[in-house]
Amino acid sequence: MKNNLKVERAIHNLTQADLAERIGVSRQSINAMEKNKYVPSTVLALKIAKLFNKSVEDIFFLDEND
Amino acid sequence: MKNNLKVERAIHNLTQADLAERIGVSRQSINAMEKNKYVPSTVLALKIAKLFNKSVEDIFFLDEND
DNA sequence: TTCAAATGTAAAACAAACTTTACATATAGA
DNA sequence: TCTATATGTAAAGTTTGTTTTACATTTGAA
Repeated sequence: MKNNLKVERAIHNLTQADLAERIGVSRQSINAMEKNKYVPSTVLALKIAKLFNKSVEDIFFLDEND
Repeated sequence: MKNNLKVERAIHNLTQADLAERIGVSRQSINAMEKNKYVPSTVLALKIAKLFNKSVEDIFFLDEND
């Protein structure tokens, strides 16, 4: 799975730490998500999408590995 | 988090085992999701939404615990 | 009522998410 | 250049997702 997190953060002018705080996870979790180190839970995806006023599908994408 | 899985399965006339096979997880995982025993990964949510031609938000909902 | 299919559930094991701490590197502004 | 802020990364530990096996219960159709 891939994602748009870095772009969305840029649009909203948020640091990784800002985003982490807003959705209630550690900064390292955000960093790892952006670097595709792991797949977040659906709760996190929903919270992030909500924060950015987009759908989950606008931010997270299935790829050939999925 | 809550979900609509049971309804969507009914609409598409799929058993838990059918759905499990379609998205590549065990039947117990589907059952546990429906019973809100755990939160699936974003990959699973995306796959399920895609299968049902809906958005993740149409099927999975944040609740007061999130 | 009987039988098969579907669902619920549970325990053990393993994999993956996520946290905490800690440090290194990059970047930009004073 | 110096410093503060942001990002990358790593190891160890905890929690949670997910599988496998196995069995009990429900449901519906013959």
